[in-house]
Formats: sequence, structure tokens, C-alpha cells
Amino acid sequence: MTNQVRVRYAPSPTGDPHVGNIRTALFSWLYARHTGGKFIVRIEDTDVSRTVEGALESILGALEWLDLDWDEGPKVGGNYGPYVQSERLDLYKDIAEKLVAEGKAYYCYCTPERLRLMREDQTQRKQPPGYDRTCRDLTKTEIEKLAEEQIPHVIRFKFPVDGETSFNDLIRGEVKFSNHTVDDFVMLKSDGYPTYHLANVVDDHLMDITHVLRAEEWLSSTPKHVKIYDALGYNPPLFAHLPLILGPDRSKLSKRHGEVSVLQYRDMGYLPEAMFNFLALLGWSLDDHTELMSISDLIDNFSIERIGKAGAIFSLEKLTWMNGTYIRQMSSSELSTKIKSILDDTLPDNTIRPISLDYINTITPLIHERLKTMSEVTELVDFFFLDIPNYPPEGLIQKGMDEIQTLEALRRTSDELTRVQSWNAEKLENILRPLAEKLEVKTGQLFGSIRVAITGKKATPPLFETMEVLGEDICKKRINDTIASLE
RNA sequence: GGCGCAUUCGUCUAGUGGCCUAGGACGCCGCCCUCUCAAGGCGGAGAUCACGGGUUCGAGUCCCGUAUGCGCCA
Repeated sequence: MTNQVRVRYAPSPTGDPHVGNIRTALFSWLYARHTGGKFIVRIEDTDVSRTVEGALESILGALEWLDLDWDEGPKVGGNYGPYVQSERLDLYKDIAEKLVAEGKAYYCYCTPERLRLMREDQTQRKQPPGYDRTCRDLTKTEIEKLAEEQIPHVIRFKFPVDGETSFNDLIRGEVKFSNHTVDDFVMLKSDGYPTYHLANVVDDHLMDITHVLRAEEWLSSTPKHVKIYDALGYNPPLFAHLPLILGPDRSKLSKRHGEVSVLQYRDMGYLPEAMFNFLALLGWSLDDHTELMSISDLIDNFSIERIGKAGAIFSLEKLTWMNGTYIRQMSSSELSTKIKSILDDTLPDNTIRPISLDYINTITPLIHERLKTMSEVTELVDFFFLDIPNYPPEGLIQKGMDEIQTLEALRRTSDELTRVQSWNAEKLENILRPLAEKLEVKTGQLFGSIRVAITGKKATPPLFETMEVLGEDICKKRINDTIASLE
């Protein structure tokens, strides 16, 4: 019954949906969809002290934003629930106790204070830190006595002292550890909560997980998991340890590197499709040339074999480029809708509302190929909606021209504009281009001055199209205002 | 400190013994287009494939060692 692939994504609600974390979700999801298997979300909230309010919602929100739907998990349920570890506490406890009963684990009564001193001593002597197994061989009477005194205890796994533990990682091949380098780790904490080691093994088994894709940082603790599977008589899943996502200094990407939450990228105007494509290519590739891939391309082609081994630096420049290509691929009407919602949010309160979608529809073609992120929209188009500053803006007087010439040029422009019968880009160009010649200035100079006068900016979409959209009255008014300010 | 993993242009990567005088993409530079900014087109710089030994007729590709980086263990 379990030849169906079941992949899980198991986030802890301890912070933002980190890009590395979400990339793990994305790879897992792609693998599940590629194989026609199930994608399961399980919440690992057993570290109560690190749990952050709202983190769970953010993480699920990030998955939803990227359209990573899950077949089982929070909100949707499933036959293997509950999918929240804090609701499965009895399970872990029973299993831990069972291992104690079988002599594969033991109660440890060592105080945090003693553990701390031991650790200090170990580091001082440059010894590898690790539990010294004091409680491993406690006699029955000693245990009874300690239990009677109600001394808090944890349950530790009795890790083999000799031999080695190896497993086959789908990405790295066989990985081996000498058992003596692994200590008797805690499985169940004194408050009755399991550690990650116990909980993930128990749940992966109970939920019939076939493939575990997780970050490389878990590689070192995998022998612990392998031995728990052994002790419980479970078959371990297949492991694939994903390369880390790095900051520019090549250390694991973290908050000190800047934006780290995929939701922040959403808020910065990146499209989910672009983020999806970009993340998929961070540590995975199809071949030597394919960069732009739709989600269905990705599902069709994704494979664990083509996941790389080395960590990869998150490159904002490339994401930004990719985002631009996705914007350009979008239909004009779809873009207009997005632009409208951004303008609704960002234009000053005194702007006329509601903002007309019809008007935006005329602006969209002018900025479509100029956008790299959605958050650039307002800056690019605000002059279509707002009055421009009423003083000669920078750049009004073009290189090679002086104030007198500029004033003259704008007056002549104003005159010529009165002769335009139908206000459209073509007609405007037909009268203004010859004007430059008459004035004996370069078209760039004339158009530059007009541009600044009308838009207040040095860089805008093409002048005549811009003038057409802006309309006759506004253009004339702004030119005349500028003339007045120069006089 | 121990253990583990990794190492091809600045960055993401292709490459699984001869197709590699190492390919693509981002970024950068130049030119073209052009009313500015983009987009687009063309071209360029940029990697002694971390280093040192092997194996082989032949190594980026296989083996060993070293270095460096990163991760985990607190």
C-alpha cells in the first residue's frame, strides 16, 4: 500500500517563512507532484519556548502564496492526523517509555547544572561535547530512589558505543558515522515534550512518509534517527539532504543578511511565479540552458538526482531579472488589475478615488516592459495621477541649452500644441519633431524639456504616448505652468 | 574540539573519462536601436575546473592527501 510517494514538509512555527525553508517545501511539493504522490504538511511545535505567535499563519500563507497546496495537514486534515505535534504528545511519551522498558533508552536524572559543568569541562579540555552517560547504567534501586524523590528526568536514547551507522542519502550517496561520535541524546524532555529526533521519526513512520527532503543541517543528526528507526523496528524513509541557501558571505542565509522571509519578497513586489521559478533553480537545474520554467514544466521535469550538492548564494539580482521576465509575460489586463491594487494602496489619500481601471488600462502598455518589480509602479506612474511640483524641476534645461532657449522652446511648443486637432501620439510627434528642427536643437533636447515639464521626471515612458494618455488639458496646463515659473 | 558535507567565471549553474581551446544564465562593459528610461539585438571581459599527488594513451570528470569554507554537536 505504500508504493505511493508520501513527502512531508515539517516546519516549526518559530519564525518567518525563511526562503531556505520554503525552498525545501517547494522541492518536496515538486517531488510529490512529479511522482503523483502526496504532499503532507506537519507542524513541529514541540519547542514551546521558541514558538512565535503568528508564525504558523505566515508559513502557511507563504505556501499558499506560492500555490503549494497540501493533500494532508492543517486546515485540510487527512487520515494520518493530527498533523500538529503538540496534539500527539501521548504518542511520543508511550513510545519513549516503551524503549525504556525494552532497555533501548533510559531515564536520566542529571540536573541542567551538572550538564552545564560537564560541558564546560569538556570544552575546556577541548573534548567533543556530549553526554557522559552517567545515568545509562543506573541500577533499578537507584532509579526507584530517584523517582521517589520526584527528581525531574528526561529519557535518553541508548546509542551504541561501537560500530558505525551509515545510510544512503539520495543526494550525497553513502554517509557514515562512527557510533562513538554520537552521544546518548535526549528523546523526551522533562516537561514531557519530545525532541525533534524522536518526534520526526515517530511521525514519519506513522504517517507512512516515504521520502524526507530536508536541509543539509540535519545530515549530522540522521544517524540518531536511523538508530531510532532500528530500535523501533521501523523502516526508515529515504533521505535527501538539500544544500543550504547561503548569504553573500557564504554562511547560512539568515536575518543578518537582510530579507529572508518569502513574504517580504511578496511585499517588495515579486510575483509568486517568479519566486517559484527562482527558488526551483537554487540547487536544482534541468540542463545547461533552461532558466525560465512554468510550474507545470517544473513538475514534469523535477528529479532528486539533479539536485546539486553545494550551497548556493541567494542572488537578488537574478530574482529581479526573472521577475521582470514574468511581468513581461503577463497579459496587459492582468497587469492592470495588479497595478490598480498597488495604486489604491500607495497613492496619497487625496488622490481621486476610485482609481479608474480604464485609465490604468491606457497606462499599462507604457510601463509594461519597464517594470522589474511591482513595487516600482507608483514611482513610475505617479505623475499620471498627481500634480507635479510647481517649480522648474531638475533636467528641465537640457544639456547645451540655457534658460532663455528653454523658455523659448516651451513657448513654441505651447503654440504648436494649440494647432493639434486630434490629440494622439502620432499627431503630436508630427508637429513636435519638426519643431526641434525649427528651433535648431536636437530632438532629444526639445523632447527632454517637454518631458520634464509635463511629468516632472527625466525618465518616463515614450513622450508622445505619455502625452496622449495624460490628455490635452493636463499637458497644456503643465507646460504653461512651467513657462510661468521660468518667466 | 570532534564529526560530517562541500569546492567549475563575481553569482546561479552545465559537465558522470576523449564532443571542453570548459557551455548557458544573472550581473558588468561596449555597440546597435532610440525622445529619456527600459525592453530587444549583437559583441566583450570574466574559470590555470581549490591545491598536490596518483590511476589512465587521455581527468573538470576516478582514487588518495592537503587546504579552505560551511553545517551539526552547547
